[in-house]
Amino acid sequence: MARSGGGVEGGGGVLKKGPWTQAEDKLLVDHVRRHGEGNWNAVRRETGLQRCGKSCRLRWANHLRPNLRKGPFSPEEERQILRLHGLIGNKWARISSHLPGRTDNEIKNYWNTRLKRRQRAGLPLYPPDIEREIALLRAQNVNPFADADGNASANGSLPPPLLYDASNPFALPPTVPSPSGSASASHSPLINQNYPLLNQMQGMQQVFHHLASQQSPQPVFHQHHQDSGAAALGHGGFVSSGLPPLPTRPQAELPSNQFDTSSSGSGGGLLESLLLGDDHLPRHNPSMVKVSSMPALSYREPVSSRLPLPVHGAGSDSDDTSHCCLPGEDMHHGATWNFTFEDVKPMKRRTPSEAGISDMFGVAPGPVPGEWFSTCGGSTAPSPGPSSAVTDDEFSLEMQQFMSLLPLSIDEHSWNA
DNA sequence: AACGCTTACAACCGCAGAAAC
DNA sequence: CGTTTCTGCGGTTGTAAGCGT
Repeated sequence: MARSGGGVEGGGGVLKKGPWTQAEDKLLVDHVRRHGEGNWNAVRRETGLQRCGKSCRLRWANHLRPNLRKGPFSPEEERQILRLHGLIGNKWARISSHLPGRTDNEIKNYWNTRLKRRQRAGLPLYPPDIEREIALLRAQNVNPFADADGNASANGSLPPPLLYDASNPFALPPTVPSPSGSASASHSPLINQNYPLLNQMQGMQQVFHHLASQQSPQPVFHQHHQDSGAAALGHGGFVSSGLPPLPTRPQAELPSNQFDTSSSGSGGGLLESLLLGDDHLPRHNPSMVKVSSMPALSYREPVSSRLPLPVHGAGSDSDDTSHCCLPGEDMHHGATWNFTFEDVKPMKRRTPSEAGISDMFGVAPGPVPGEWFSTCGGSTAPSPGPSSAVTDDEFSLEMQQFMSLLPLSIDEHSWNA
């Protein structure tokens, strides 16, 4: 894994490159313990570590900081990655902000590996149910790319990665019939201009309202959802046209796995939150929530292709596939849908330095019981803290319940039209 | 056992935006 | 207000380990 291990000439001598040693890790960890994160270029000055600031930051963010969750992705994490990638594309930092303890680099590596594997196999990237979730949420007329003023951000100029992939066999059809025969007018100029396909889908919103009122005698979301941003979820938990304003704070650059918890819980906007079942209320001490152990995994497999259960997760996502096709079953083409879980391979290798890092913190690899370096230069002021680690499991579950209400019949018509 | 291919992962690079000067 | 420095992000590369032949 080691690179050449050579060095480059830095200001204070030869900067080392290549893999980090335990001694280097310890220097960096000690430095951060004393001074907190940031000012990475000072690390070399103050510790003598022959690494550039960028390298220090990367090492810290990806390997040394507490609350990192190592190991294979759980099925629910994979689904979240798929959802978010379908929604926002290669925005690894934003995606990782929804996966507590996961780094952007980790997700990026996962995706690239998956991408290569699936492309080689000639398989589509997204499972149909994920595409559906994204498409339907988009159809709620929420613009996740709007900035504080509701204008299209730079991201907004990007085409939705999922819905416009003409090569994607699961891409939406050119027309989506609305039950009333006409799509409702959009309230979002951006969506109108840039996402014509979404415009066509907006008529579905009316159906959702109708069906929700019929099918959901009790609210799908907990009270705190209804009280807040998701209050716009209309009767029965569906988003109505009376959407709450999108997060209005300008998007501050946040480190990987750190996200703005003061507004929507992420910088990604309402749709992103909805997609994940996130709410829009500040949570108690959100910046310091610790990663708990991975929920137990219970995954229903097709009998014909039973695979060993992934050993890494366990979970609250037992209903994860309840509202969609089973893995291995392609609802659209009748072909085998080789979805995420078949892709999951057991972790075979461990980072060589992992044991050393664990020793450094005195903890076992994996979810780190959340001790954080709250002292910064001896003060007791809260440090910037670890990357926010908010488990969205319960919200994801609610999101799944929400999606489960979507009638497949209409859904299927929409896709097969 | 040797070889080649694939996978997983760590780390580097270039670029861009924000902050500091 | 221009320049420099710092920081973060996304893309890419290199390599060890696993696996099949």
